[in-house]
Amino acid sequence: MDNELFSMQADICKAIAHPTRIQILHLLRGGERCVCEIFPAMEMEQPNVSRHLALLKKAGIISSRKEGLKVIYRVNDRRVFELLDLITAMLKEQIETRKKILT
Amino acid sequence: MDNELFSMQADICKAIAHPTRIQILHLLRGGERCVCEIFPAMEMEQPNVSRHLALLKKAGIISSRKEGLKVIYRVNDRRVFELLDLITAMLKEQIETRKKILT
DNA sequence: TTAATATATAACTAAATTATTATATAGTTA
DNA sequence: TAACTATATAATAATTTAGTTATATATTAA
Repeated sequence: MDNELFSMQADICKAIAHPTRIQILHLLRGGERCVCEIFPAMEMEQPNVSRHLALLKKAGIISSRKEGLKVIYRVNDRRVFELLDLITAMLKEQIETRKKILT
Repeated sequence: MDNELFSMQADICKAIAHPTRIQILHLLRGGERCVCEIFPAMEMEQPNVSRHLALLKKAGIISSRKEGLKVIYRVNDRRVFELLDLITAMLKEQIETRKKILT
């Protein structure tokens, strides 16, 4: 049944659908990053960032490995960046459309 | 500031992130559709579907026009389908990865 | 103008998501 | 082993989202 697909697609989308998590992905775009680099870069409480990281991980979008005390996260599939770029392109198109309406 | 971009990206993503709304987009993939075609195709209450349509419209993902009593919806930017296809590709990759782990 | 039809909105309840604070765990160093 | 550091988890409260039922609006037809 397609319904199961829609549900799985929604789960991926939901996992991404938060400004904090999108910012995390943005930080991981340049390669893997330690939690100790991630949360100071975004002016958020550490437990809050940890929870968002756990959520992205549960959705299979990122993975982690330990290195001593540190935990290092990375994106599993770089297509997630294509996805974010597509959204940006859609947003730009929306602006263009509104511009035209106002002429 | 990038934060505003992350927020806007999240808003688009959130609007898509629901099985019902993904199913609606799926139905609109073949072209515009009347509400009277949409909600019977998905075995849902009409007011519920209307609310999801309104949400997608508010996010700028779909638009509508009236034709007599009927209201016909269409997707504004077909890139939303590329986006859904990307998510499907990511899901397939996830399955492949798990497969390999189990060998 | 009244009745009928298609769709949208309101009001309400239930469920899910988020941020915060406190605390727990795992690994390291003294 | 004790103290320390980095990260994760738990508990809670606040907010948001979703589904349902009832009702409102807009358009057409009688």
